[in-house]
Amino acid sequence: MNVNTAIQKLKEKGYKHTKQREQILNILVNKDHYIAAKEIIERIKQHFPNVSYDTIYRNLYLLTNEELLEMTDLHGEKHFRIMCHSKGHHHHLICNTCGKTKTIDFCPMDIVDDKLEGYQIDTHKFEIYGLCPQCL
Amino acid sequence: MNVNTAIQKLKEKGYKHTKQREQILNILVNKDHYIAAKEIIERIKQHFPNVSYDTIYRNLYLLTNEELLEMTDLHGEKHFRIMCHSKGHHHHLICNTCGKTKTIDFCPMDIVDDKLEGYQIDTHKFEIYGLCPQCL
DNA sequence: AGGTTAATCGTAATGATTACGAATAAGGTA
DNA sequence: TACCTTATTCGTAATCATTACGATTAACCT
Repeated sequence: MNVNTAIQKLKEKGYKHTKQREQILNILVNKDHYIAAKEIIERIKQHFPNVSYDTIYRNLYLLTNEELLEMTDLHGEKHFRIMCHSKGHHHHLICNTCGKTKTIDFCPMDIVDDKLEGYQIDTHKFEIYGLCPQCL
Repeated sequence: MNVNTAIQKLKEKGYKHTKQREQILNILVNKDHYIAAKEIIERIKQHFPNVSYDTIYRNLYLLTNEELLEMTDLHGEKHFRIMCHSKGHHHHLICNTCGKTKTIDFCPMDIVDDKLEGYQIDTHKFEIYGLCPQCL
């Protein structure tokens, strides 16, 4: 997934191509790390000093809804990374220090055989936290 | 786990027996639900109108550290429930509406066989979200 | 009953996120 | 190119859960 492809997908849905939105994608593309919203804001401000919180959060959520980004909560703050499409639905091992992710090649929902009758299952979350080789 | 047992455990560690702390336990004991900190505060205020946030959050974290409570983030807010000791380490199916939990009888970490060499694994999170029979 | 120390209260600060009206810019069309 | 429509941004303030801390109080030991 590169920036131009992402922008093309958005255009097909009627979303406009803005410099700020492109810059968010530029920051996240080609990275296998989760990055805090706060850090994304700082990085965007280097290019657009007057960018507003509204713009960044709105775009982060828009891109997440369009499945161009993945979002997760790490120690109470929202973090984002570019969607890795290669393997479809998947889970991550996430480095507590740098946010680097390693894809986990299985989903526990394929194995759960508890009696969940009577419940409606909507979503699930499975994440492993630790330290990556570089941060060790 | 009843309130007296919990208080006894705390006493052995040098923690004092306070009415506010006991009330927090009273609210959570015998419930298989996650309850938001906000709701716990409201309930405590019915008995102690002048209770401070400091007292409640400090106690919730203390009780969590002492493994008398379990804590999780649900839609960005901290929720707590009494620890269910019966099965040791376990995971939950959590109702999005009422916070009711159903214990899941397996842990995905027992099955992960991805090559995680080079990584140090600290913790993990596995939760299923949905609707319980009562809320359906 | 006195002394030590944990615990609470009262209140304010923090900090991430959300909200919104006015202004601007993107993209299509004539 | 000029115009028009609408999404998008900016500027700024509000919200809201959580955290912080000095002064006071209450638990508990002897």
